[in-house]
Amino acid sequence: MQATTRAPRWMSEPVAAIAPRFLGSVLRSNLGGEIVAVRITEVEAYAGEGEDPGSHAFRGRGKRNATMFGPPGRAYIYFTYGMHWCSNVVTGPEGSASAVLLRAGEVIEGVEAARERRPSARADRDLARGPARLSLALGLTGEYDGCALFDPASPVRLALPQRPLAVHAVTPRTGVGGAGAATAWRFICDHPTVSPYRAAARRRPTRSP
DNA sequence: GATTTGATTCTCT
DNA sequence: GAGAATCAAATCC
Repeated sequence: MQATTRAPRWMSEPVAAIAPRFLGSVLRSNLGGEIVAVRITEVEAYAGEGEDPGSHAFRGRGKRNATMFGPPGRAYIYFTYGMHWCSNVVTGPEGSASAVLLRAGEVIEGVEAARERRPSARADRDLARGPARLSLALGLTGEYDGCALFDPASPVRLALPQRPLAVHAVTPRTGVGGAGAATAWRFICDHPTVSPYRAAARRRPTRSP
């Protein structure tokens, strides 16, 4: 049997339609022999250039989001807030620049290693509860941006579930404001690792004189 | 060239 | 519940 090195065909369908199919998938990193695996329980869909004001790709290709414009099945990992990394799976046909943000999951393998990377996590369910936490628990940084998730030789791999986990709720996306807030593209499972919802934070509500 | 903001998290109150 | 931490890229003039 040939190993699957390419993304399945359905990953080229519209991102909002396929995002729920990532629920229950397992993202596994093998960094220097340390293996951590996370079962995904929360995702968000981000569409491409000109379509989705909440997406990094909305204003076109840039240095940071170049991976989004590549072929599906790659990891798009970006740096934000000066200290955090967030992990996505590129979907859609090459050039469409849509992606699914992996927001939270349950560590099912390598709990010890994940705890070492996330010393501030009080409970195991907090290890990968939130996009930056998930990336940190897996040890993912910009170094792994562009990794082919379906390549057996890749240090970061994604295993798709035979049957996705049931979608418990669909909500607007966390931290996305403006027109992008109108689209309910956040898909969550009924699971304690799902991150708490926060509406788009309004920065500087008071600009004092 | 300077300024602003961000698909966040942690800690303290 | 609020504020700080901290840096790259995008935006504005």
